[in-house]
Amino acid sequence: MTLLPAKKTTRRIASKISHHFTRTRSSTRSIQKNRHERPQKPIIPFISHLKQIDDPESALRLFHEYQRQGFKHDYPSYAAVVYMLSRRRHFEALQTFLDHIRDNKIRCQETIFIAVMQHYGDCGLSDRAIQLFKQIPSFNCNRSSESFNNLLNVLVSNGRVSDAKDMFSRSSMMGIRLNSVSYNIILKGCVRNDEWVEACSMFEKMLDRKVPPTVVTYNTLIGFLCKKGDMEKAFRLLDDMTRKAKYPNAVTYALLMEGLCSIGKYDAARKLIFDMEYRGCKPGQVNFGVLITDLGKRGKIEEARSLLVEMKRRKFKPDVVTYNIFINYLCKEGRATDAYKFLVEMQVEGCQPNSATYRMMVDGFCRIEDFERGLRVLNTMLTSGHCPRVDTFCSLIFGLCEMEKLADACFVLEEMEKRKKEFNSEAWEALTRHVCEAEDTHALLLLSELVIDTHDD
DNA sequence: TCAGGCCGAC
Repeated sequence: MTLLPAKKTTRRIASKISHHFTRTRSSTRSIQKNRHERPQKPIIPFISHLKQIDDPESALRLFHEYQRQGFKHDYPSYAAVVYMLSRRRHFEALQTFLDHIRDNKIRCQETIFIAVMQHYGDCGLSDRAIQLFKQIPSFNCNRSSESFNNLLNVLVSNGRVSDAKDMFSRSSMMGIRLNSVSYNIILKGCVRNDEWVEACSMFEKMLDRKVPPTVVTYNTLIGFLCKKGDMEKAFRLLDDMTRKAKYPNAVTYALLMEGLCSIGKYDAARKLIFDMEYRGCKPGQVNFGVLITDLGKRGKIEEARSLLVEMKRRKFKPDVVTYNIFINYLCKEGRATDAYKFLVEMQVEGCQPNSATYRMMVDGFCRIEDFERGLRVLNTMLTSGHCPRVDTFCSLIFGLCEMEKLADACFVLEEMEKRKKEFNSEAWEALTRHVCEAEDTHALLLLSELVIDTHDD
């Protein structure tokens, strides 16, 4: 089952490559014929070709195939493959490819290492990020505070605050100059660990060392105080920053509004929208988002809805997150049909749903056992390039089986298999039981193939 | 690159 499509892909790649080479040869002839004409900007066939491929194995095959055909890969080619492998989280293949880059002495830019380090961090592989950071110079590339700060951020995001502080204190030995962002990340680590006193001393150090605090610095501190409900201190910091001409932005106000909502002062939070405008700070989506979230939490969807109307009236175009708040609360209340109206509305208004929108919507339909509509949303989700979670896949399969919609259940299974998602035992059981009961030959065949595939893995 | 309203993983 997995072999056949792979062969097809290879054939498609081969025919595209030969097509490309005939095109390149004819364009070379035309350049030679008209020497006085300015040569056209070279097309980047490999990269545009790579974009049409989703699986990393085929991407690597394509890379080497081009090379075999005499195509000389340059840095953008290498970078595109690195981005793809790290985005797809094929870290073993990525490591091999990076070794290949180093061995071939391809000069790299710092940005690709930053991207890879972030992906490592997102997958909890902070040690790999450290290792890569150490290796950057061996790629003939200079390390700046940008990659250093990214490493700090990976460590803090993975809960390794003390390692980040350690790294921070050894920055000069690595030839790195600390900047506001470095301090902000360490501040974030302190407040995450509830170390308020240390955060304050770090802030003092910043001032002593003439590293200027930014609005982000203040927001980190204000955010902490607001989460603790210490609104008095939070507003004092707001005054402090204004005095120092570090003007609060929409995020600053959003943090304060969130704090007020958390202590039950919704009206005061709402009033801040007017205050900020009065002080010359334009409210953003985030500010309305905070209010709508609070209303949603308290089940006041209708009031939230009128806030949305007010937003539109005041020419604030709601974004995807704003709509997602509605969809989230409606789905949780078992009102997936109403939530779906928001999905339609947002698209009518020219706002594209994201993965969160689809996830909530599919789960919402599954919750009210409307698996057919769930499947329809899943289809749209897949065609727009988003992927549901395993649990969502499973509850859809389970539900479709219960409804005796075996063909649909098989479709979902195949989509899962394509994305290398593994099903849970509940879905397995439901599927097996229904296939046996229905004596569906196609489903039985598919099932046995899937069992074989799973065992092969 | 760092702060921030939605999912949800970690």
